[in-house]
Amino acid sequence: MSKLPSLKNLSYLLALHQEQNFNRAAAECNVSQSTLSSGIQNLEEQLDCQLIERDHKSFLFTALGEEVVEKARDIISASEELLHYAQGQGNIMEGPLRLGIIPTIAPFVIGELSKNLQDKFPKLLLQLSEDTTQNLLHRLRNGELDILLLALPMDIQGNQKWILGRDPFKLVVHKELAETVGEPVDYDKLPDRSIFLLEKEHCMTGHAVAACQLTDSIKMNPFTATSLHSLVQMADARLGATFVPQMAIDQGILENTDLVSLKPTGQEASRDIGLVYRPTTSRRQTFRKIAEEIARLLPVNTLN
Amino acid sequence: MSKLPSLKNLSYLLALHQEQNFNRAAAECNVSQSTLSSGIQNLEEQLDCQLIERDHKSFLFTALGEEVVEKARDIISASEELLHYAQGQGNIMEGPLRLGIIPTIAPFVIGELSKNLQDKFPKLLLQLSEDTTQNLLHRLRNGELDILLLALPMDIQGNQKWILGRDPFKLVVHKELAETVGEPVDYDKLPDRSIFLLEKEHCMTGHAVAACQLTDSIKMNPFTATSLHSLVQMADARLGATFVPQMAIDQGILENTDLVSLKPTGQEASRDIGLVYRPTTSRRQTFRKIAEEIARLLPVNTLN
DNA sequence: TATGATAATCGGAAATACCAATTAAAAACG
DNA sequence: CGTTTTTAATTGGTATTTCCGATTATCATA
Repeated sequence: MSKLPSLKNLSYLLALHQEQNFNRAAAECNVSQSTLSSGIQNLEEQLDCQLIERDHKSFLFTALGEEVVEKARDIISASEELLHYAQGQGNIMEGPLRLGIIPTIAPFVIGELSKNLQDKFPKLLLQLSEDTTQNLLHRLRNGELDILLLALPMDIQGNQKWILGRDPFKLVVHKELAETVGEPVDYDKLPDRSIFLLEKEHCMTGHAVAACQLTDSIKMNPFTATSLHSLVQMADARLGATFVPQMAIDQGILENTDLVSLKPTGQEASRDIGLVYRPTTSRRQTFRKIAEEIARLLPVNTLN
Repeated sequence: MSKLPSLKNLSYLLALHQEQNFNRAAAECNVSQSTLSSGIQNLEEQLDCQLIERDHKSFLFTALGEEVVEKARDIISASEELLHYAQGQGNIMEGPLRLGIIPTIAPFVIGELSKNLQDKFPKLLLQLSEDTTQNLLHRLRNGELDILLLALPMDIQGNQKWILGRDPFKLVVHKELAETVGEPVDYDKLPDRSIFLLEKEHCMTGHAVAACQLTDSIKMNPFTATSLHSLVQMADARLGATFVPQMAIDQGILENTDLVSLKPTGQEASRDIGLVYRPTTSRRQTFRKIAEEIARLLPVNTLN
């Protein structure tokens, strides 16, 4: 049996993949460039394959190299987890937990969530990161994040998920418009171009349109906002209507406005809220406890 | 950040856990006893925790030590998989695959299966192992096996599974008894103690009794056989009736006998056949292809 | 053509991994 | 009760590995 690759060399490979430059990667690993260089060569020898194509100045990861990087990432993070686990004397709710959340969920759960986690698991070090679904998924693959709180359905690319609950959508309009629109909402009663939505990077746009049966209609305004709070402000200024998730309303996003929320068309006009993690993780138990904490904060808890 | 534990030391720990003796573990690892001893101490220092309790002669793994062993196993096998994967130039259907199968499935699929796998994936090195469900699950945890082909439902202890298909049960009786029993079978028409089953280590016993609605009745004979082939011989000698899975009949287990197979009582009198693997595996893709191959051989294929 | 950036190579120094031998302690044996 | 055996830890010395700084080779570009 040939010798196993060393974790050190695997971590050199990861750094090189991230930095795409031997000098920077070496600095990242706190070793000299020559050390990293020979570490990579060493690795290629042990694995008996070419990981990077060198063209006498720069280099490129081979297809196989890319795949080895993927697997190496899992191994390195499993080792880091083992280290933390042991150093924390086996307490699974200890040490850093890097949680990514999309912007249409984050502001409505992180306050309560971090308070609750702080109380129950004081040694847990929650590190939050707010970003779009696509970026979060990328960072999950990278090993930069441990778990993601996303809105579903969504292509989660080979990762695994738990559905924690449901979050109904509401149509929010100025109170003076409420009567003309009716409930459940009749979109025909709204003026053309009077529905404002978020930029299409935000998955909520698609989810709301689909769940509320608002097939790409003339009712939508081509202007797109970058945050729910902007949308609410626009609606309050009588520029039009918009969709807002229940969890935002529960958090008081409509307070101090003249807006009312109406039940939109559609049987189950809602998005699912799910927790997404790498299939290769060894921290399912930890994540499960986090899942339970988050589920309790959702408008409709459907976990298990 | 403290330094990651070395794979070498982790493998020392695994060997020690397996052998429960420093000398034998050292021999296993091809190093001296002193090397292994200091390797373990080194590891404890790095992880900053006690992995084994020493009582001046023997030792005992601490609870934390046992858990570290579990995690270390995942890391070591992921590393071995990376090594094989790279050395095989990224061919996921290459190298050793250790498959465990229960005795009431094995003889009826391994012939066809190994032929098909040999044809499609000539570089795959299939290593079969026949054992009871409980032993197989234990060996899966150990890292001694990669995947298991089991009959379900069954407690698979934190592992993951795919249901590949269904395997109906048939009641097998001597042809001279067939008419009196009728179809679907009326157990009351059978003499007391005339149904023979396997030893209770075999999960098929429980599955057949449950699926065929034969609640622990006086019809069962207290003698238990150790193989399906014995049961068939007993039935053929007119000692009584027995349950046989469809896959065994398809393979001709009733040829050259005077037995006939009858549909037993029970809507869906069948067992599920499933493939079970560790949740932390990094070889899902490989296993999936194996799953597809096996599913094609089953009486009823329900994979996806 | 010079300059700068890059990755590979080389030689020596530092760290480490390893072994054989020994020690220490307890268990097994006569 | 003393001797032998078994077991893990310790020690000291050697071999190996790892790492760095300096140098080289190659290319882009100024």
